[in-house]
Amino acid sequence: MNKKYEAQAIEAKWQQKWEEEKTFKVTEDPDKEKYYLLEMFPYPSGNLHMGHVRNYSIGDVVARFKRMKGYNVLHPMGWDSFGLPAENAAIKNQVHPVKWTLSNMENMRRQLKSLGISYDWDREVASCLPDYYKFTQWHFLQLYKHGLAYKKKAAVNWCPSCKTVLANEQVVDGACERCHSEVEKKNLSQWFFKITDYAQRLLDDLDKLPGWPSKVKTMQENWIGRSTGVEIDFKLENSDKTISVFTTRPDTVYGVTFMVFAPEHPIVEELVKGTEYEDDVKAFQKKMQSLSTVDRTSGDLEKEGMFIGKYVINPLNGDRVQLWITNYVIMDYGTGAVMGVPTHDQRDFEFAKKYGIDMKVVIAPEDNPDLKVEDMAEAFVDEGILVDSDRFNGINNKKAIEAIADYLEETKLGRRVVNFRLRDWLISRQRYWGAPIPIVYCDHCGTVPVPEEQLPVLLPTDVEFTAGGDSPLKTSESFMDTTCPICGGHAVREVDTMDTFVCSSWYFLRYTDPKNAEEAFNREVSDYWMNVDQYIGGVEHAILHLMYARFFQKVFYDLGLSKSDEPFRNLLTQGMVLMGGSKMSKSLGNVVSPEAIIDKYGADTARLFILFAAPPEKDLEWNDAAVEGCYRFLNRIWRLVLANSDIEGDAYQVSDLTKEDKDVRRKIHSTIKKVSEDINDRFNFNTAISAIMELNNTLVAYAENEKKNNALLKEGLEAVTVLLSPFAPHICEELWQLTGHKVAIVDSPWPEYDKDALSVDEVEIVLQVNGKLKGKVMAPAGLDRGGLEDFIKDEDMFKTLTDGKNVIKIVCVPNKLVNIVIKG
RNA sequence: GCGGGCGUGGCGGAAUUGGCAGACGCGCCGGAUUUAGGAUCCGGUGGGCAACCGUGCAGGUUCAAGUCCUGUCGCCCGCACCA
Repeated sequence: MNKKYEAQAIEAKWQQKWEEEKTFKVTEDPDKEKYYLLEMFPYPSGNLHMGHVRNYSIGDVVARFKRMKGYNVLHPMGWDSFGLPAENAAIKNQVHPVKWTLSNMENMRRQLKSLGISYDWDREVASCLPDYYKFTQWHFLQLYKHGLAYKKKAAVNWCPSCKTVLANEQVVDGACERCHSEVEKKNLSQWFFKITDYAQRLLDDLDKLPGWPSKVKTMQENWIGRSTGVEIDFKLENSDKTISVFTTRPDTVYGVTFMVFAPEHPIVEELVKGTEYEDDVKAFQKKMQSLSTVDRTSGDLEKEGMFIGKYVINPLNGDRVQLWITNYVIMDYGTGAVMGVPTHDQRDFEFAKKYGIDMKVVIAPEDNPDLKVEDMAEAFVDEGILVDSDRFNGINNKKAIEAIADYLEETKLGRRVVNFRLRDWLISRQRYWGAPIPIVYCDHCGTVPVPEEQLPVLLPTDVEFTAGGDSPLKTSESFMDTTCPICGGHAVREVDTMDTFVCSSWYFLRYTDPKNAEEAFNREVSDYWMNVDQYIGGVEHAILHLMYARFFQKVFYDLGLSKSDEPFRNLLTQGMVLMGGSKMSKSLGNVVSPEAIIDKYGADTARLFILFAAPPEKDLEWNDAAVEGCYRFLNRIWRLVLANSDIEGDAYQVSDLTKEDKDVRRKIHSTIKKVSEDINDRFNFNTAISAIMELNNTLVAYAENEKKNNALLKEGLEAVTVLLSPFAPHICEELWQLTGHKVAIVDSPWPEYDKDALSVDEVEIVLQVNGKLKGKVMAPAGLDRGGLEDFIKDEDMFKTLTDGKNVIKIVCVPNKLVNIVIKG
């Protein structure tokens, strides 16, 4: 057969067939082992980029492979379709966000289909549609009901450009992670989810996730930031009040010479009220407030502070301790107050030096028991022995941490506590394009949750998109004015919408039961599919999305909605697609459009390149010439298979095969083994593809062989086509059909390798002298150590190499190598 | 500062358990075919004339090290005045 490889025509043909026949539609089937494969759903920005192509190509190889392996594969796709860009587009172009979003979805759906990814499109979800966000709101109500959603006034992160508050996780280096504007602090009343209640479990259960990259687990660990220490109560001088501080170093407590508060600590105002310090303190607070978050939290910031005129008493030694305020203490960690031990903490050291505060050594190095303050150029923070610490003198400081903690608990002067860096999740957004928070404020009854049967709280359409700082929902009278579900009196609606990360924290469960109008997801159905067996996406979601989704899943588990307390069993974080060493971006002008590549070479080439150029978790450099190379490879396969499409021969007897035939047969079966293992165990698609290329090279040569065995060649051609099909599904399906197969490749079983075909009669033995390669010798396969040594001693090459030499030792590794150790 | 990762030809990368370094592909060189170009096919391609030398650098363990250990340099990522 002589036919040109026309990628676009072939791809359109098979994509249409898959769509019409709903090839990838799945339903729960208790008789089949399920496999839930999920790629992170995209934000419908308008166009697919190469990062998407990479993400979904990786997923599709696994999905198609598992399907051929006989699994009941759930492979869904949808849209994370609430969010700011839609609203910005609305302001800029006077298009309603829903219109903008839906048309983007349509375009990207078309682009995804042109890649030939094996999705069950009947399960498509879009988080911006009422049938979805109805349940996002329902989840909010469950959290509210169980005390996990609450409203409080707090200093929150405000992005002046996006005109909304941000969660801590969305602030990167003091700037908005979206638009990179400097984030301001604002005192606002906002809704939070109590993720801190789950801090310990979110931390502990990372151990349940051996299939996650340790990098991601470490990042989450750091973000949760558990630290153990003690809270110590210091009595305020001439008062009944006590002030508690958190410390991880109770062993230094005898060295406390001052105490510092965060400037915004509420007690400060109380302490200085009516004193000579009041005005200065207020000025200092104002100055700190005007600092941006970036400057405020930067480690290089000059330490500043002031004495506020009061003292506390050290509960252990009765020392009188000055009270200060400073810029280096953070209000929302620990108690917002810190004990100052300049000799054994570098920050306190710098602060005390600057302001001339007393210092007192309480830990000395073992080799210098008389350490003097005057000799110190920096704080002594290494291990040492306690001095000047009363009953604890002479104890190693590591042991003293426990001893002093015990003593504090016995005397009720303090207690062991655990602190987390993790803060509650701020979910209010002063924006339109999100799920409305289902809460009303009644003139009489106060904060009232919307009854479940009244969901969804629909987004109104009569809204003005003049971004002002308040939610645009406030401009809709029809939305705002409502009645109280309890008393029927006048009430107004909550005008903030939810952070879009709320929507994406449960979408993987919705896929299991996407059409359910009564429930977010049916327990029985979702239990069949959960957990997600393999989740694939960018590492940029390591903290935000992956932490929030874990939190939600744990809540669902606790509320009896799901059997699982972790959502994603295995996680693969793919690398970025780079061009010229940096991430493809419009501003850098280094974007390669997937559509252009598909138009030029076809989807199979695009997929093949992106999978071949680098292992999935590494960054990938785009290379036009290498794309061309992949296209050439597909053409070579095409020509090879079609050139031999009419060969005769159905079966062969292994005993009839020549040595050369057997080598080809071994190559076929070792390739089946390698490709299967590379896909299934290691996600090493690049080496799987290179193995297929090798097999192709072998078969090209074998096809030219006059004495070839036709049935064997046919076996090889079928193997190469099937093995390549998860990577380049369209061309393989076409070749399969052109070579007379009635059942499509997608419905064919994945091949099993024949163990016997891998066996060899003879092996090449590497001959080394003192570890250096000297030559190679053929030997019978399967010789043990002794047998190999006997065999090699009869070889001429051995005799030449050892002639007249002092042979100390011969190391034999069966089937591999012989190393002759020679001295002198 | 703390935590994690990575350094291999001109390039992307391979070497799965300590056992032939550089698979596969790109690029490059030469040849065939072609009026020419493209496409295709064949051969070559780490360095060195060679002995040999080669996986960031310096040591170590081992019969044998890209792989293990110690130190060091460089790059990337995460967290960071978190008490």
